[in-house]
Amino acid sequence: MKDVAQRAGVGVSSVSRVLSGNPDVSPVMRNRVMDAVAALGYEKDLIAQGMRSGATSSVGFMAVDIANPIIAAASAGAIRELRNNGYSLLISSSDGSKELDADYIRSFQLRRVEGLLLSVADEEDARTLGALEQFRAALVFMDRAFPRSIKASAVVYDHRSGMAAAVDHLLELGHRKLALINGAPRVRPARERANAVRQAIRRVSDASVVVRGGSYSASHGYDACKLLMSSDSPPTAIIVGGNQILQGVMAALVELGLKVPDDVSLVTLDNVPLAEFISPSLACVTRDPVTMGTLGAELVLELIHGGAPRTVELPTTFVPGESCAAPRS
Amino acid sequence: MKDVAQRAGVGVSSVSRVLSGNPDVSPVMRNRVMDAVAALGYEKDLIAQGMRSGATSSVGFMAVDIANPIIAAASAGAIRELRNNGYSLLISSSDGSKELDADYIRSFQLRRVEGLLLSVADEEDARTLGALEQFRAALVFMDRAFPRSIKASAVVYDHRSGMAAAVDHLLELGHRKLALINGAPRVRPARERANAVRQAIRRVSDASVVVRGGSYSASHGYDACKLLMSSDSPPTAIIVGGNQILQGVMAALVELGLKVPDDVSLVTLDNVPLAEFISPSLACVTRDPVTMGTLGAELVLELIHGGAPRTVELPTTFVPGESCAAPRS
DNA sequence: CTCCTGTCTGGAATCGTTTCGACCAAGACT
DNA sequence: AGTCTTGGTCGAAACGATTCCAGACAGGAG
Repeated sequence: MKDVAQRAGVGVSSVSRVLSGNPDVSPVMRNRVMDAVAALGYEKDLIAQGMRSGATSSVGFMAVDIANPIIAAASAGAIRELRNNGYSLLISSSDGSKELDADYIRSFQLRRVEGLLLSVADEEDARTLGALEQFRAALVFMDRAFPRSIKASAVVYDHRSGMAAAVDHLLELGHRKLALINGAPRVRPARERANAVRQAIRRVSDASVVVRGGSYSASHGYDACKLLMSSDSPPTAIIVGGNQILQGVMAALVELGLKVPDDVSLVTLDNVPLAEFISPSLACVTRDPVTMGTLGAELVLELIHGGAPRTVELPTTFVPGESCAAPRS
Repeated sequence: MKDVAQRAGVGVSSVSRVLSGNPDVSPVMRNRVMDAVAALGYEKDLIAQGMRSGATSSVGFMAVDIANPIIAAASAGAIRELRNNGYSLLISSSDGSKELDADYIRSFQLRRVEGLLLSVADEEDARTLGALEQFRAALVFMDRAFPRSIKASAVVYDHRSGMAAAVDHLLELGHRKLALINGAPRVRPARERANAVRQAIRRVSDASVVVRGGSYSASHGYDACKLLMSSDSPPTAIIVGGNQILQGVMAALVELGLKVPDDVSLVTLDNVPLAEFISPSLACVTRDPVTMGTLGAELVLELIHGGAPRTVELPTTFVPGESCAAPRS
């Protein structure tokens, strides 16, 4: 910048004014500076800019597992939206560790991000909450609940309606004993799904559901499924609360020699690619993950520009499939 | 930092020395500084640090589509490895646009990343190459070829061996007319696969293969498959060069009423989750994407610490499946 | 002709670190 | 006793931008 000023024969402050679009600058000055900039191929140093003005033009993104298709799609949406607004994305993945969650929140702070898109591993972890209380930048939660003391926007899914539709469908087919193999109960989506299923089942007096919480992992799905299906009165339909869990459930069913939907009906979550070629086709509750990312990015930009925090809800929908049939009488 | 110095009654430079582990510091000084740091809850400002020392402790990551499972897995691997070394990851996605590729490379430069993990959309694009020539930081390509004038490390897959094994398998089953529905030819993996298939087919004199290049998209898969299968002498086996392409191919086969493997054998790329439950099970050429990320991160750290550029090759392996059978006589 | 107003402009301070050179006291050597 | 080293410390200059403040200059009014 000093070089530009020298070449143009003007002061550095004038160069800065021209480049930041300050109106107090004469046309002749603007031209001389622009010529020098072009001649030297000068470009602003964003680090120095962030140093002085505090605006780093960057936001953070953290979720449990960036390789999860839902999260990956959301991050892609966020990247696109932020890029269109001149922001960069610092990304990280907690691998399900709440310690890393807390560490990363602090680390984002040290990097002076202007905002943070967040999907923590454990909503109730004290260290995480402490780090969030101290966090001084725009905060947007992705499908997570958080105490009112934390001022933040959020984009959440309406898991209840999708789940309710799934349960209704199963009830109408004649199922009376359902099971939900659920993810980690210390995050919003798992809680919402469990509540929705418990509530929907009350519509029919002799229907019941057993909820098996655990983790978003194949091994949890495998164990829970084996346990459920080998009990005295096994469920006739299983709702699977995650695509990782589904892997384990499918493996367990194969091992047990149980056929879908003849022996047990299945509803899963989040359409997987090529699912339409799996036979029987899997009924599932779907949502649009990309929108979660773009919307999250919009909300964080809104906060950065001084807007008030708000929460936006996205729909989930139940898609029927061949994996659901009437139970064997 | 000034506050810490004041509270400890020492100079700011001493605080800096203590905090950066400089050995020229007495134990008593160290203790006083540490106490003050603890009392004030002080933490280093990484922006200012980067400003002064030029070391931003950040590296960039750019690929064509961050939501692609292969890329997402690689990024997860890179994040983990870099985190363990105190680095953060700036991520972006070119959405297949070479213009964005070039822009982003420059933008990473402005942010003063210390390194860049890169998988460009078009290896031959002039603007991209220009941006790379000017790029002044550690550069690691992910499964891309690049001119020798660019000093960079790379992690690449040995697509040839996996593809050769797949072709051998099909030849042994008796197939003589193969097709490869390939991705964009202006990137390394597509070129390598095409070459490997062409070379492997020569083993049997009366065997032939037709290669259909295009893009990594479902629509390309759909179009190419329809065209191939409705020709005078359609192939008896198709090798599919990407998971997006596979979607289109499958859809086309269903529409044409063709059964796998009865009417046509199929080999695909990169096992998809739940693939084991697709019937018939899909034969495929697989690779380990997470290792590409971790290895890429290791290579970039190596370069940052002054190491010499080098290229590492990762294996691909052919996994047989029910989707391959002898051709109908 | 002087004074004032308003528009541009350049210098200098600032952001929070690191690092260089200077300094000083104390012990080791001639 | 005087000088040299050594270990420890400090102040100040840098990194590259932004912004406040004061000065310059032109033009209009009295």
